[in-house]
Amino acid sequence: MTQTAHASNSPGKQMLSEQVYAHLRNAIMRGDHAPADALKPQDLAKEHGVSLAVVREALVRLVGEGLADRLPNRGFAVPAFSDRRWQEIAEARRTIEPVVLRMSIERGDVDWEARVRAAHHRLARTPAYVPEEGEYYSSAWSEAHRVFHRTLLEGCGNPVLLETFDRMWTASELARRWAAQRTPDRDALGEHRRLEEAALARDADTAAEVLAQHLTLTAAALTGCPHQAKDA
Amino acid sequence: MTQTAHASNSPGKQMLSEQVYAHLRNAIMRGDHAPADALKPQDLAKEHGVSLAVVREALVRLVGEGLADRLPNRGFAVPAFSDRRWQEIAEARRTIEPVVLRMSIERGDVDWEARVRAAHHRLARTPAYVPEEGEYYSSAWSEAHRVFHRTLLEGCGNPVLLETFDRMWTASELARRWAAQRTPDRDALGEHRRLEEAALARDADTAAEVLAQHLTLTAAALTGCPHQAKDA
DNA sequence: ATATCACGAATAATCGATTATTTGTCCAAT
DNA sequence: ATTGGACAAATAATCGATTATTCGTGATAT
Repeated sequence: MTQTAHASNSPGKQMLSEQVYAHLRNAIMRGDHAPADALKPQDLAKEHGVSLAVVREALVRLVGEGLADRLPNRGFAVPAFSDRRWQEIAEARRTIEPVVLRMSIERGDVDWEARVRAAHHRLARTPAYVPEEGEYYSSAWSEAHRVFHRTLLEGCGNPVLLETFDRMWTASELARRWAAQRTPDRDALGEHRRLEEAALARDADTAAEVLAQHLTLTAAALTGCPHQAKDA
Repeated sequence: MTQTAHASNSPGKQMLSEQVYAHLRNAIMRGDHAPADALKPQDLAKEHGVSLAVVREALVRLVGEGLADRLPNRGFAVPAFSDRRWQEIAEARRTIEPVVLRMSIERGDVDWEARVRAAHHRLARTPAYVPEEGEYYSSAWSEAHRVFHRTLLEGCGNPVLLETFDRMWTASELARRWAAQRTPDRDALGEHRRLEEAALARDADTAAEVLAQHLTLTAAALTGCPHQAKDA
């Protein structure tokens, strides 16, 4: 089939490995594969109608991002997060994000303020659950949630710090996917609103405090859940 | 030549891609390739006596680590750090590392103290420059330097935070490789000693302050140097 | 009955060759 | 002289097949 895999749309001129990478990434984040499941290049190659090389490249990239494990000579697998691992990620976020938030609040300009408002508005108006998408957060809400948190930090103006946030967020969401049950007793709405208010009021102390609290609650909500694997 | 590339030693039973990856990584960090130089899979494959696939895998991993750039359909290249990029990395380190150091000082146990002492001893006794290795820091000193800084933070006990440190250190060293001239007017010895003392005295405030200062001086020493590329 | 080893299927890792894209060059047209 | 376009390398991306390793199975020896 060579290169002609873009049967339908017009701009579809991407590297195959990129497409497969994006697809696999979504699948893993969405939980299509169970933790510790093997990711067999052959099967994936067949599914996507591509050669081993492109699947392999996608998998190697995933490993670099922490979205797949590599067992030398034994292939690739979906990472099996332990409870400990999850706590470590949460702690790292609690350690770093409040500091970056302070920097963001100190430096953010009017454009940043506007984007924070916009992101919060979208988040507040997006339903966290929809019946069609199973028992988990809707993908629209998850994305709005990510964008809100990221936007809050973007005022810092430092891409390196934002990359760090991105990495930790990804790890966090992956762990959450296999841990989080609905926790209806959680006032996420209110927490986000207070976060927005403090940020826009340039109240760095309060904002950092609320964020730390927010992350602590998130961590607490996810301990001792099913699907947990033993530590490596 | 198939697999039989391990002609000499006994345990040498690693994936080819791993070997090539390690080799390439060292070469880039050592500055064997100039910034923005193309990393041509074909040439590299010939040099290492392997196929394109393994070189490609190594390059993809490097890209994930920020040690190579990828230009879609135009191959791989050594990253060309701009002055701005360097400043961003330095700022990120100043933002994060003091916080982690505080955590480390609060939590580190006796074993950690011992390892800090050992790491500092090794660093202090390793010559920063040797005539044989050109005008740059000796590789032994660079490694001792990394180990000292990392050991200082390892008391925090959080692998996620340490991974973050590792990433930033790598980026930092790569940028430094192309920026740093010898700065003989820099009292690195003294700074490291004060860092060790404050850490072992469990004086988190002083230690964090000294570290921030240390990183600020490092950043200042590297601005406006040659080899700089324009911003992307 | 249990442990050990040979064998074979499954799959990981690598290779050599093919297809696509970019890039440089030469020539014609303005 | 400069712009635009056809061609021809060079090289990136992908493929299909080959080699190597692991893992399960069953025969054999204790």
